Amino acid sequence: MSTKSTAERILDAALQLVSEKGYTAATTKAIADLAGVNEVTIFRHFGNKRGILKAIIEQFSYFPLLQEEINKNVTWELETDLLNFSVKHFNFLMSIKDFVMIGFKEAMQFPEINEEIANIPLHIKNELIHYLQEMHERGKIREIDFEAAALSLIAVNFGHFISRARLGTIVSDMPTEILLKTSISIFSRGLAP
Amino acid sequence: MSTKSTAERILDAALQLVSEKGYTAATTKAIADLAGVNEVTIFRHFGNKRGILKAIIEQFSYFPLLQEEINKNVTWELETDLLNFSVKHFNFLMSIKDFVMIGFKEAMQFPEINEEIANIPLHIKNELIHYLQEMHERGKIREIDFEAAALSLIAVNFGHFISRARLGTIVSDMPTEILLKTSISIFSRGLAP
DNA sequence: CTAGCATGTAAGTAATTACTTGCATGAAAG
DNA sequence: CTTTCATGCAAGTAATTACTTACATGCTAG
Repeated sequence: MSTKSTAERILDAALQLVSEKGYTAATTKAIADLAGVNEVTIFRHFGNKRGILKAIIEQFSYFPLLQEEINKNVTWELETDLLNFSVKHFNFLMSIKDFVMIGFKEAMQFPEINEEIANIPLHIKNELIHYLQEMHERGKIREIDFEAAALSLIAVNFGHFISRARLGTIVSDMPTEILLKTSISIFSRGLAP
Repeated sequence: MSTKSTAERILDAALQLVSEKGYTAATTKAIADLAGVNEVTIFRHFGNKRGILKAIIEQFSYFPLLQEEINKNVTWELETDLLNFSVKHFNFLMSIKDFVMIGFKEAMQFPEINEEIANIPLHIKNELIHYLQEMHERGKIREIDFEAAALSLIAVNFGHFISRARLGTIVSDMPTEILLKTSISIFSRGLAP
């Protein structure tokens, strides 16, 4: 027996199926079967099918951003800090992978998802800009467009994440750690004065 | 009147609708309406609904990769070449944006799409590795893991592409040119000896 | 023990969807 | 002019889907 509540099991099943097949193709019957509950139970809990997705979106909108986590452990040593951020960012994206995938598939039917997902890079961008500015003032990085630099770093991490999450090792079987490490090595050297 | 053939109009409509809503939610009736043809015409041309997607996939599998284009205009001046590549790569992705989006949504139902899409970074990676090796031999870049470096560059471009294609200017309204230029500035400086 | 609450079961309904068939029409080609 | 071919139109079908209603069952709290 699962220790999770009925509602949780339904949400888990829906998250999985919708992220795999998309909202329309994930039928309420299939969700009920995977959750191990009767189909009517879904409607008693969430009213209608959209209600399931709304609950999932709410669940993730309270998801703790990695924001605070990033600011911890700042050493003001460029490569160390950036690698630390990069690994955390990557792992964070992996932890909400299914939700990100739903975001890709259901942006039209559920615009709220897109907003929720867009918030992530937006917040991270601002944190990074702050960090880079401070580092510049400390004379540790050269004069550069901080926003563009922040966006670049986010883009690398996101690119690696998508590649791994969607294509696995087809493009490269290189361990993620080495990939991130090399990326950050290049990136931090590119920022150095 | 459109100058395109009936089959082409159907494929265009299907590409648009499936990339927006996903395969299941894009009904044959909606595709027919958008294409301005009768629903039966779809089945006469493509047999069944899957036939439409198969035709779309075939269409894109003959799509000229940007591979040859990249090798043109090589100046063996690092930043110039990488920026040139980056812009071409980005524009290429934008030109097949709808197809990429379908790839994200229908990987489960149509595994062929994923293979087709994975081929793109795979080919580009090999081209880039070659270029970086040659540049290393010419003493223009430092000793580094060339595969990881190539993957990093591809990841940045892909990240920027996804950000623009999916989120528009929500994350940043910075012009794409400046974004790419700064990214390449950092990246090429990070590779320099 | 009992009252309430969550869930299962059974049955059904209205709408939608992919797909078929038969026939009419109009344009192009021989 | 006539045949052929692509398409439109009308009607229908079997399956699926989201969702409802009514009733039975079992667990838990008072």
